[in-house]
Amino acid sequence: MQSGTRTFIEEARRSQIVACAIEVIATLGYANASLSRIAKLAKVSTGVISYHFGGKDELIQAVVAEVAGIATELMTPRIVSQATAADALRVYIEANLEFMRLHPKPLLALVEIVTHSRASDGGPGPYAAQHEIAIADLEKVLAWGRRTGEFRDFDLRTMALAIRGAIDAVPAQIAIFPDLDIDHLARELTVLFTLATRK
Amino acid sequence: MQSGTRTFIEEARRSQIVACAIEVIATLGYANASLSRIAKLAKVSTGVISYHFGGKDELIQAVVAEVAGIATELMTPRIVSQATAADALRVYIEANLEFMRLHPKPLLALVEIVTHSRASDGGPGPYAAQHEIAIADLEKVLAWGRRTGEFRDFDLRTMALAIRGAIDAVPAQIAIFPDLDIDHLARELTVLFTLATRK
Amino acid sequence: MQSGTRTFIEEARRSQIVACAIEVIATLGYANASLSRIAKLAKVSTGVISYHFGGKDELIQAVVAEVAGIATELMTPRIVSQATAADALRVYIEANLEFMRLHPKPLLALVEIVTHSRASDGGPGPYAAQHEIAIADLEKVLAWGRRTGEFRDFDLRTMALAIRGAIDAVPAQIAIFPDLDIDHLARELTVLFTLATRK
Amino acid sequence: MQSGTRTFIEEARRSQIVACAIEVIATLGYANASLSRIAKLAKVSTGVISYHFGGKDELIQAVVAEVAGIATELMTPRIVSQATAADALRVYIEANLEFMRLHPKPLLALVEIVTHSRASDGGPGPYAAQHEIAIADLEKVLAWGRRTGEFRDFDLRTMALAIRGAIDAVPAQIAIFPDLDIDHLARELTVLFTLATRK
DNA sequence: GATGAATGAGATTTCATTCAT
DNA sequence: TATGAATGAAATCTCATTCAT
Repeated sequence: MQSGTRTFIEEARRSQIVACAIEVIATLGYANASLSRIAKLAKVSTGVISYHFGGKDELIQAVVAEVAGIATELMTPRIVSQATAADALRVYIEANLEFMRLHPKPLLALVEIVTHSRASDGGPGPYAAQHEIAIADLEKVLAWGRRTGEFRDFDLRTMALAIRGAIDAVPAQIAIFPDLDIDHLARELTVLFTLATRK
Repeated sequence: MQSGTRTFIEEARRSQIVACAIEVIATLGYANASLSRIAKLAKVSTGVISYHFGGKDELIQAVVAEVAGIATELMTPRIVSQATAADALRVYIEANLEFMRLHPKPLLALVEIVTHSRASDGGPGPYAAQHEIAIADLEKVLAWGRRTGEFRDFDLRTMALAIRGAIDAVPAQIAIFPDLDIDHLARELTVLFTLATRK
Repeated sequence: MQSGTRTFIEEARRSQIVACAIEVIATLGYANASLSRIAKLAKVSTGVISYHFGGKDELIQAVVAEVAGIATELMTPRIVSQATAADALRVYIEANLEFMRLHPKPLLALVEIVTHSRASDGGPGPYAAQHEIAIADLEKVLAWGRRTGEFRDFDLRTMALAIRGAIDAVPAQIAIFPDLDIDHLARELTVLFTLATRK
Repeated sequence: MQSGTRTFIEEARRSQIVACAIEVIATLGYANASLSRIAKLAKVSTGVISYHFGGKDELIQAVVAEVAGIATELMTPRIVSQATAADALRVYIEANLEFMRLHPKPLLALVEIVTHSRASDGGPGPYAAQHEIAIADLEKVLAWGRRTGEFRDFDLRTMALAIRGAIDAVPAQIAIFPDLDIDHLARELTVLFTLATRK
């Protein structure tokens, strides 16, 4: 169903449910996020979720789209407005971690979903694509720096995996140590990957 | 029960079941790894698993112990025998990725377990400790380099998280792209973190 | 959940399931009363029971509450309206046995639950409290007679245990000998305990 | 298999297992007394129990026979050696409670079995016969007193049920209140039933 | 649109029993 | 005789989904 075809109420319900799904996934983990628990938090019957989303897969997909959308929206402008690729990479890392600091749950939920989801036959799972998109976006920044000669001659994909790997490890740390100093982490990571990428 | 008190047959069965558990977890993912599927692969009834391991938790614990044991055994000597911390770090990364290349499934299973385990109330889960151990081990190598003056003045834990984050991202990539050139990946990562850590 | 917050249909289902649980427990015994059998008699799936009661414990608790409630409601007014404690004791026994004659299964189920419940570590079990309540209620009647001087100087608790022991032995007899003359039994027991308690 | 055809070792094993079964039943309750737990306490494999007893039913039967045998052996002489039926009844109660005080577990186990056992179709269960025997034995004492004119004109079976019901309620009380003053209980019960039976 | 009710599958665990050694 | 290993059934519980109202 296209977004344009939905009524205002329909959209409101969807948003509410997605928000509760984020809360539950971030709090209890992807494996413990059943429709019952999400419905209970939303003070809604489980049937509503199936009604609005067709099924759990679609709800999760909506969560991914929502969070990725917000994240992209918030972060992309800051990144692409930088004058140099090195600045863009630095801001990429800072923006990701700032987002975690400001809205830890959406990003924690997103990482939970993206890293945990697997099809029942073991295949990549329906949300692996999102991860691939994130990697690809990051590769673009790195390719920019390579093109301009700011960055040394590294493998784009490997570097992108390492950067995302480091960033994606953070939410789990936050879950364990809620008082984690994220700004400190951001500074350390920017220095780390600046040194790792510069010529 | 101590290992010494177990029969030869008991040990054989346990090993077989652990091997099947690794296979299933690596292939289908932690969330899809039910006792039924593990038992089916092992061509035994599910009761056998409870008989030999008491329960699922203990089986998973056995998998963790097995793989972590092998990995430590194979990697630690190579790492500690290095003359410099920089070499040790390089070998740490190389050894991890070589292990993935030689035995992709055990390490994929281990990473699945360690990163996915969460208590039903959302708490850290019983295997988070293993991750903490891995981080701590890595911190020791980094601390060594800091002590000898080989490494620059970075935050030990952040650097350890980044390195493990990058390494832990690899199994998922292998699952999606089985033909991944792991040696290439290893070379890139060693260069990356050498530049990131050196003075 | 308060009774008032439940739907009419919800209440009907609960009542039906409780009734089936009583039937099964009374007919097959507490140990043989599985959710499957109760569900089968109710012609619903086992999940329905968990849905309405959360779990087996809660269902059993509901049975206890239901039967104890009915029994108390039917018997207490008759007992307390007596002029003397001796009459009250006589009516206590008569009312209990009449209840057994009119509704043998609920009381048989109650006695099965109350006398058979044990925690898995051998502890008193969650329904032992109900037995204690029954004993305490009986002790009150006995204390009344002691206060008024109608009764001799016996130990309250021992007498209460003996009376309840005698009454609680009846359902099992009914199960074995369905044609048991309960009125005859009631007359004999009232005489017995009248002689045992009077001054 | 007749007792006479069993070897000494065979008998020793059976006794040991029966003793452990008593311990487990008395401690954990009939419902929680699995062969595994009995075997574990006996430091023996579960197969041994099936080997020596054919199955669980036969083991329980052996427990019943053993305890009932001991109890009868210890109590019957004391009872029948009394000069009057009133004394015999008094000694019957005293002997039962003294047995509980000296060897609480065997009798607790016996009562657990006799009162809890039910066939899977809800029928009387294979050990109800033992209860019937106990009732019948008690009826003989009561009949004696009726014959001699010591006792009033009560219904034999009802009185027997009441007495056994009172006695059988004691083990459960001991389980809940281990410090119960059994001698006190015995004195109270003998007075109670003396008054209830005398002319 | 929304709800509560119900289903049926699947998960883990425990149990009595059997069997090869 | 005895053991440890294995089975298969049964039990409880949870889940995603469907459906009548």
